[in-house]
Amino acid sequence: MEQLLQSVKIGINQKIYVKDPESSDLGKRIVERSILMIDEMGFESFTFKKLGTKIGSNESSIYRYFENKHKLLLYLTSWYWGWLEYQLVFSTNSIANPKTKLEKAIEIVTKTTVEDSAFSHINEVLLNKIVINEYSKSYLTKEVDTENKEGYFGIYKRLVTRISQMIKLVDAKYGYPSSLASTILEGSLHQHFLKDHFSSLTDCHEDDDPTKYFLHLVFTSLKS
Amino acid sequence: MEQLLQSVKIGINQKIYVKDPESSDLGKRIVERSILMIDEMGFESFTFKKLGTKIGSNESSIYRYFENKHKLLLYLTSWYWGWLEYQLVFSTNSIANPKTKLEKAIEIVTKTTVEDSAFSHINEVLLNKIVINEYSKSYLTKEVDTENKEGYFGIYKRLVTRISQMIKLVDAKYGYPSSLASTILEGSLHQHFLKDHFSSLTDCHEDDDPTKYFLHLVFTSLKS
DNA sequence: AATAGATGATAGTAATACTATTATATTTGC
DNA sequence: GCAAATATAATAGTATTACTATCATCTATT
Repeated sequence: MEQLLQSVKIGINQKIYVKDPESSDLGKRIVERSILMIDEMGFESFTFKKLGTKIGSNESSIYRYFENKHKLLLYLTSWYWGWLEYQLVFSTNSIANPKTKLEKAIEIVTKTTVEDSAFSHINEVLLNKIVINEYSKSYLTKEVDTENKEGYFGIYKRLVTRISQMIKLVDAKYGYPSSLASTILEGSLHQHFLKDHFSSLTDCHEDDDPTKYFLHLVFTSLKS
Repeated sequence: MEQLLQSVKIGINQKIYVKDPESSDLGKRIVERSILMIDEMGFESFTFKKLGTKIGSNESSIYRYFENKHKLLLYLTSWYWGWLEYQLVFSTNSIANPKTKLEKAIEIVTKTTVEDSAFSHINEVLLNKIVINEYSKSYLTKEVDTENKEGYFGIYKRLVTRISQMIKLVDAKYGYPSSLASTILEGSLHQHFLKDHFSSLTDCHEDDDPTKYFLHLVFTSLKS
């Protein structure tokens, strides 16, 4: 997959950034380092001032790329979902059998992220951890409806819709394809979080357990 | 239920507060008004200073009850889960049949909250909305492991465990009772959120749809 | 009436989340 | 190779937040 991805750029809603961080060296350093820092110190403690110091740049320069840290989080998580979507489409495209296709899709979106060398300045493993720990904060806000209208969650919604479509192909009569698709995505993040912090609240203790859990959950619900 | 609840107090971990807000009039006003304000303006914009102004009290006095607004959120959400747990136990206690019992439990924890007049200063309907919109923020922090050890999430964990036990009684051989229980609780909050803000990502459009969805999900997964 | 305890008022601090302005590099176009 | 445009850096400043500390006052009890 590396070769192919080298020429692929994850397309992110332009309203999320002021200046495209992919367009300059500084922009890439902002993205690269913010991933390391948010993973390390958490989104609340992370500030543009601290980021500026770490990349040997100025706070004011970072504001030329992102209006605020909330927008940066939207950028990072959109990138992640776009990257996942790409893998999903790529890996399932050639599969004709609906059940096999959905199986593969669930596997892709619920598994623990492993290294991907195609995007040199983005650490997908840490980004996956950030999505687990911080994604909810990007939409659990008073501005969610406005931002949704602006299309800030477009990639995520497309991903849910794709999975929902695959569910319908397996069982056209199932009554909750969208709810099930959103449960898989959100629930998977949650199970990974529980695995790391509330192990008594989950049966997922190994990296591949969320996949097994959701495969079982989905295919007992659907009639194929 | 009103009569009985009048003499019941939801027991909350004493480490969450500095002084028990149930012990004074000011304390109750803090709790009462903070629920209205957090619902109205969201947790991020809510501050102790604003709360002080609204209840005609002083910022410094509020700090005598809660160390910070994070602890207040833990208090409010713990209260909610304790209140839900009470309803769950009360309503399922007399049910002998495991399947009927679990059905009732799912109904209780996934339904939209309706008014309860037993706790006069606490608006459970708004508190339910707060839990939907803000609960994740109480544990998606860098301090989660420390706070978990301190027992700050005790009531929630007990609730998940109770549901997990009921699942086991229906199907002792099912491999993911804890994951399924946590999926019901967390997933229900999520479906309610989607219903209000991302309707294209869910099939739950009426108040009782999350209940129907989870009843179907759970009972197709379990062999009874 | 004395006193303990609760609450209120005021002040102060460091950090945050920016905005504005000006200076200095760096790139590019001719 | 130079001027102009653009990008970045430096500095300063603001309102707000999230507190802490101190002291005053009010109230409830012995």
